Amino acid sequence: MINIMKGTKDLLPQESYKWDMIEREIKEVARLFNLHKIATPTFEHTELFLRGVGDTTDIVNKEMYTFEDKGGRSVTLKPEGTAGVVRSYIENGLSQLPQPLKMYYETPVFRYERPQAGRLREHHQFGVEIYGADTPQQDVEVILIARTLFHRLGITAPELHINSIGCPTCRKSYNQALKAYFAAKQEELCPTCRERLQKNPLRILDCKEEKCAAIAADAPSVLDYLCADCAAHHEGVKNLLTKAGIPYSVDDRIVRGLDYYTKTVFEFVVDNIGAKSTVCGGGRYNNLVEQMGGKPCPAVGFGMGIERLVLTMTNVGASFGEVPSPDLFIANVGSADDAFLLTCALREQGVNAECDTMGRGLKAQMKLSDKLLSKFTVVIGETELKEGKAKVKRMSDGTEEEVSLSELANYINVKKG
RNA sequence: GUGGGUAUAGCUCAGCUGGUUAGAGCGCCAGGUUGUGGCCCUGGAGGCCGAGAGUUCGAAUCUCUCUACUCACCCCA
Repeated sequence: MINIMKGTKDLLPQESYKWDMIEREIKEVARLFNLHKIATPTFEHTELFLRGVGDTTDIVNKEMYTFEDKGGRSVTLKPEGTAGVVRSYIENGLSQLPQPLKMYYETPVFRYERPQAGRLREHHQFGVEIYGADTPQQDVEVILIARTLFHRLGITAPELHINSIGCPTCRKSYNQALKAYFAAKQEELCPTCRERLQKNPLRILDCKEEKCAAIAADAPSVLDYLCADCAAHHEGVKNLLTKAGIPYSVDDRIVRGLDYYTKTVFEFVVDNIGAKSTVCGGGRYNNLVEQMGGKPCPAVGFGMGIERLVLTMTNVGASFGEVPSPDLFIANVGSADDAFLLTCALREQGVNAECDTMGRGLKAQMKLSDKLLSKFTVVIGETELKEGKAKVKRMSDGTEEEVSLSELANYINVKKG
């Protein structure tokens, strides 16, 4: 017996309809917001992620699935969705399409880390990428896309936290302020934070160590160091959110773990999953396209974890829609082939029909029909075949109606509701 | 990478202080006469009791080691 790999999960037939439902809603939201699907490969040159995600991030430093292929190339399974899209945008000249270019993706992503509730080594993300627009409107639209999906999925109260981490210009002065602040208390910081102090002091704000968190609580706020442009943008986003009636809170400690963010960053948080509860995270990354070798192009987007979505929906008792079931079950008495052929014929007429293929007796077939949650059941035997009509039973209340076999398809399509 | 927890049937779990052929509920399959589901009853299939070593006349049960899984931290969706 070979077991499943650590941190991976099977999507089982009893559960898959939940994912189908989420995917339907994703497509509907994409339709409402005019998002077009983009799919990039599951693996890319390692270099893409080194440059795209940022080499001070944990994702790149210790969580990538990197290996050498048979041609000696260094390959990495995508640890997030944005880098590949940026690559594709540049490589395929997508800046020639009408801008802003509004895209979404659904993809598996891979990170080598210790699994826990709501965290896997392979998980799936729904993500949105919008290129070309640098307005607060565009930020708010992206936030609205996520929010709309939450609502359609019955997740009514995700908390929206926003922040701005500025652009390289204002980040420079903020980093200096942070370094100065933390350097004074260097002795009290945890070892990792002492490293962060040199490389990326922003990340100290995110540390959960008690001491570091206490020190970080009084650290200077990014918001006080924004340049005029970034400050105006941040105000614009807040005003528009308010006008749109979207509740939010500003949390100046949000520091996303990917280096590419600029200006707006945001998270949708729920408290149902267990330890961590960010179910959607995103923001603006205005320099990424240029940094990856394209012409400068502003961009915003987010990633949303589908497994976490399912967990959250389950925990808040949201509906996943109807469990798929046959509209009509065709049982037989001593005429299994005829029932089978009738089933096939009905399917050709667009009816979701089912029958027994295990040689069960009539009673067992009825039980099966019941367990499959069939809406109707009909029994086919010698008499029915001869007379060309049969009694169709509605399973919910047991009532029967006589229907001619030639009318069966119509009958079911009309009555199934 | 750090710290805790758990490993017995497909699933949820009983098996007390070591004592013959390892249990229940659910699920699965088949029956409860001749052509009708949900309730009920009967039967069946299905377990190297996570692996290895040790203690013992005897280990699912006690000891040690390993492994897997799980939860939390870091980080992230």
